[in-house]
Amino acid sequence: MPIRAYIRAVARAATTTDAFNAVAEPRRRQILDVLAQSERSVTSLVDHLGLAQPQVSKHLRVLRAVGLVEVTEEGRQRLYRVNGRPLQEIHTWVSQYQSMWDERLDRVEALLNELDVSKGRERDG
Amino acid sequence: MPIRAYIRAVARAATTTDAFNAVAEPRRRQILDVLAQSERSVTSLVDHLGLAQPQVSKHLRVLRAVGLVEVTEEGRQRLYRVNGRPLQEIHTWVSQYQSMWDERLDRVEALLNELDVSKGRERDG
DNA sequence: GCCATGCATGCCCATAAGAGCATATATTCG
DNA sequence: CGAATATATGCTCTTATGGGCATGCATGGC
Repeated sequence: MPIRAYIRAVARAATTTDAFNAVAEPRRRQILDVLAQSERSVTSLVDHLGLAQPQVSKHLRVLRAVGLVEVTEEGRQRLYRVNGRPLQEIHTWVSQYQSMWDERLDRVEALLNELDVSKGRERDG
Repeated sequence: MPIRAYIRAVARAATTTDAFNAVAEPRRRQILDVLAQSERSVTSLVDHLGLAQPQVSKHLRVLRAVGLVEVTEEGRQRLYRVNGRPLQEIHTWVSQYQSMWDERLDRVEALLNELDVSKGRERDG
């Protein structure tokens, strides 16, 4: 009996796996950008984005799954707002490569060190 | 005749669409992390990562497609190296949300403004 | 109670994924 | 030339995606 039977074939990771996968979809980034300005109801998002309501709800579901948005029930509306924290993982990872395109980084970093503004920074390899 | 016939059904965007999609896959981030330390051949990557060679080649293909790695043919080897530039788009987008988790940002920003370091005075040197 | 409004779900479709495995295409060596 | 090494491709299989569209389920107004 091949163990294969138990192995769940994994295609691409689910969009709900983490922030990386969730924000790979441009519409979801767009939704976050809109919500970043102000809390909004689904309908308000629909009007603002010109997408179909079900699509918006589905995208919001994904964003909720990874913690990028939070909801408040307000009567029959649901007010969505952004929680940027899950993006920190992305930021941390990407920042490691920042020196590859931003030459000013070195100067800024030197400055930060000098002024001791960046307390918990670890530059480990 | 419905125009639908021409519409290409788009499921999830291709991994080769942009950096966002390309790095959503953890193995590809891993590959970039390894290559960030030093240029490497495919076989070297395979040994280092413990992945199957075809998989590695395929991931590299995706990374190449979005410009995140570059290749040099060296005999029968191909030496891959990272090009971080395509990550800038991600960094820019994510950074907009940075204040949502990093309180120190305000201080740093104020500092930069005050010292006028972020002006890029010597950028075109 | 009844209907409208606001959202969430369900279903269908076409597509592309990533892993495993086999194989094709160089290139170097004897 | 033939064998071995280094990579890239091809194929199968299973699965999740995102859009379109219909519908389910609350909540609020009258």
